[in-house]
Amino acid sequence: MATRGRPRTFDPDTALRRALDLFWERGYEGTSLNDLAEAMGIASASIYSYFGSKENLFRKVMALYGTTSGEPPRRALHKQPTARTAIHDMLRATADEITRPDTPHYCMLILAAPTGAVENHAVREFLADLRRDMFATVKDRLARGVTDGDLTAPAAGLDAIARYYTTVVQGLSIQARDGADRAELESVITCAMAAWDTLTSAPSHRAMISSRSGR
Amino acid sequence: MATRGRPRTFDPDTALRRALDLFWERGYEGTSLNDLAEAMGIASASIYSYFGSKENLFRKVMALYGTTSGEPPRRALHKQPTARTAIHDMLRATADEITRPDTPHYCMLILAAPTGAVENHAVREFLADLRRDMFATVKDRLARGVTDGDLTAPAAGLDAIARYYTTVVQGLSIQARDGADRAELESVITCAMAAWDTLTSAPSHRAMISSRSGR
DNA sequence: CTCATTATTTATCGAACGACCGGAAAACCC
DNA sequence: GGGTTTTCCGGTCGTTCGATAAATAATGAG
Repeated sequence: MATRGRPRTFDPDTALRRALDLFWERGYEGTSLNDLAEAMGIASASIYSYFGSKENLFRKVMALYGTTSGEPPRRALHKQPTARTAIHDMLRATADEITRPDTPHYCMLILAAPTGAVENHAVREFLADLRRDMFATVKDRLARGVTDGDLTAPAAGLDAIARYYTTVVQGLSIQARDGADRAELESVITCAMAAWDTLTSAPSHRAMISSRSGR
Repeated sequence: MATRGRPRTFDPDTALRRALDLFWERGYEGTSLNDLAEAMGIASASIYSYFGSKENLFRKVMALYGTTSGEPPRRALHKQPTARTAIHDMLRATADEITRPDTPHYCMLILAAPTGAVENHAVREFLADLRRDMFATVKDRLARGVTDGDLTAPAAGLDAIARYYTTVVQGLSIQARDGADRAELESVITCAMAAWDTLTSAPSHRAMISSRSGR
């Protein structure tokens, strides 16, 4: 290995975890380097020497977030046997994650940087890309349901259904942020799943794209 | 009237409108006083003398926002004759508003300040209160449908249904922010409305609040 | 031990932040 | 006119922003 030079005194993993907690609570722009340095237990200069920049630190934080808090919903999505139970369990896993007593009550991916100063456009697009991936993952799971035979929805409607449940996931974050508890989120999920049979059985979704005169 | 003293050289309404545009694009914390002063065409001291503070300016901006962009969805909600058409049209009016070519593609009420620095907690709660009002307005409209006779859902389920459609509204903002166009939002709305019959006809929503073991 | 290498701390950078003066400018009153 | 009131602009307050340079400390290599 040959670790020459002065050894690091801080543990990168725990430092990253502390940075995650702070970014999660305050968002990207709401978290300052001084805040981060204090929480991580190192000087801000050490953050730059190891993580490169504030933006780069945030990207690594999001990677950690994806493998921790993002894992239960993702696992539900491809461990459940049918498309229906996969979506349903994914929603419930999401609700579980955003109502944990020890973390902020919302999804960091969704609320850490939806808007902000012009100079942080790259960060916002980075998160937007991850959210679009989320939509694609949901859609892929629905497509798998079709090939598995447990879903009979027309291929043309998969896009709409995937976007619909992605929208619900994202809306749940606002609800939890504003104080909705786990039971209230569950009631939303129940309502959202009430559309499933109509969406997947009836082939009447040819008219999904309705032309609508401007108001 | 007796307007003593030096008359104002700027029009408060247009200045407020300019502030609205900037806050809308960059969010609360992402907009600086220098940015605002430049866009409003007045010095930052004039902002303080007339609007009080950055936070107070933002509150007045949100009031303007509510009476402009917030009006179409609100009007749809209580102009439509039935609860169903009211909800449906409210969703479409929302989609119209957040895909207008001349404004940012999201609802300012939802995304201007979901997270941020600790010192701006009051602003976030101010917006959260407005969002909770939004939920209450939807719920009231459903209750009106019950008294009008066009809605047969049990009173216990009104909370869940109102929260569900509020969640969809809020999710739509993220979708539009991430690039979904008007037609894609319409497909989400169609999916969301597909749950209506199931939610309002079947009285099986006694089990809406399901006890769920932690995972 | 000596020296090269790496990590960390301290100090600081220029710029921007929100906030707030002091005074000039422009209207009203009498 | 003079005196008063109000608005506006320029400037600047102390602080904090993200980022960096220099100096110190701690290790392995030779």
